[in-house]
Amino acid sequence: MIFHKVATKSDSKNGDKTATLPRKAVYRLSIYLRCLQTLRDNEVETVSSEALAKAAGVKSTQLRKDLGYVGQFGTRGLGYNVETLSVEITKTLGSTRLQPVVLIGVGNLGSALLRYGGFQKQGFEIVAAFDERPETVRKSALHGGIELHHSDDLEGFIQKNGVKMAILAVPGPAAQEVANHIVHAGVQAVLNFSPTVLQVPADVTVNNVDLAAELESLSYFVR
Amino acid sequence: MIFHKVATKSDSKNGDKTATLPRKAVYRLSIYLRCLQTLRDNEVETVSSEALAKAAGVKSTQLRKDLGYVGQFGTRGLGYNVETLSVEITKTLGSTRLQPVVLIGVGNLGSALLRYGGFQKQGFEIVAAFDERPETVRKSALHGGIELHHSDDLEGFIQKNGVKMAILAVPGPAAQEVANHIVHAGVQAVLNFSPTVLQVPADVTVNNVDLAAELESLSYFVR
DNA sequence: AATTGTGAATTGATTCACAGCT
DNA sequence: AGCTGTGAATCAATTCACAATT
Repeated sequence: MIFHKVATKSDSKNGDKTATLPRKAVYRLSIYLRCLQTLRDNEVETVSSEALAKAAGVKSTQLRKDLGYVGQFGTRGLGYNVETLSVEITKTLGSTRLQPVVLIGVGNLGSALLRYGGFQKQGFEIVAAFDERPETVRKSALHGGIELHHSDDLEGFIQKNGVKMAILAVPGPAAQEVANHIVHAGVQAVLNFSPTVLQVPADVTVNNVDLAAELESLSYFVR
Repeated sequence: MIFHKVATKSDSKNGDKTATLPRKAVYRLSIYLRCLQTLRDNEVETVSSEALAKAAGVKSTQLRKDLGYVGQFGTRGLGYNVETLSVEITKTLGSTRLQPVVLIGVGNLGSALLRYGGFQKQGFEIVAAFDERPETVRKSALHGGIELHHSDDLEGFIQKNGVKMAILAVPGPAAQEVANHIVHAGVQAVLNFSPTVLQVPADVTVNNVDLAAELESLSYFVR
């Protein structure tokens, strides 16, 4: 009934995007998708909102509400077809095609992300990695033929290849400057691991993963 | 006025903890703390809610509301004393002392976290690392004398040392089992990097960092 | 009988607006 | 005059409750 407009607001920059669909719902949809993947692998054909919600760690009403944003694909009394639902969520989240992503900053964290592999499985391809000093990066960090470039080539590469997403794993102080460059070159979405609040135009989305803050806020809960 | 009770609810397990203080506020407080740190380093003595909020990437009213949970330390017409405010937030977030933390799973991601260093700076100390096959872990991953143990020693270590926090960086399928063990041994807070929804008792807090979901949900915003 | 889909109700978080200090 | 502190208002997200469908 409602469609594709994302509410401004959430934990990071998001200046009124393209759709009405709460950012949190977007995030959860991608979790549902992974759960569905597992079900598919196990050749399960249908699943109820109850069961899928359990797997995803949410309430079934929440799941149904979220799916409501995507459309109506359930069969009452029966549940959802795993295949259909996967396809539909994938459509909504955009693209079955592999999204090209660049990784910037191949230090400890960056190189781990390169080897991590989890991204590729989810439909992303890290097409190139950039570092200020590529010569100091250990070869072993590179994987499956990912090219390592000097940061100077960043803007050119992004433009030439129409890259729209970047993972930022540079040290804090460098982050804003890098962000300026890549945004200028056309990047629209940034996954930021540096503990820096990035200033970006309203049409660029940033998701922050602040590891230190995660840990620190957790510590509040231990007695 | 209100104090130290955290609202149940948020993006991960949190079964009615010890305080009333929105989980999101806790998270932001730890960001404010880092901004204050920087100000301290630059020998700034006072800061207004306006300025600090800007640095932290939030609205000044939000900052003031958050600080309201902690207490009243501002001077009207002037702002906050950087030093005092740091101390008070630190108090609320608990402990100036170093929190001991164990890291479980020394694969790509785990070893990067070990070398990352950002945790230590924020008052955490990774006191030991555990892996199923410690012999396969490259020495270079270890740092500053962190001991590497076999996973079998996990429970014993946690109990003996009274460790309350753990970082979980094991492959998805293993995560739940490890979680059971460490919770049994006394861990109360888990930073979970595996893409698994952990089932834990209500008095254990889990923060999930789901890298693939972060990236995937971002991709929704690129056109 | 089971399970979806969704308005209405509720709960929670954010922002406003302004009184009250310094 | 400037800036904090906060109740009230708003806005967003979640959950309830139940009608509709298979």
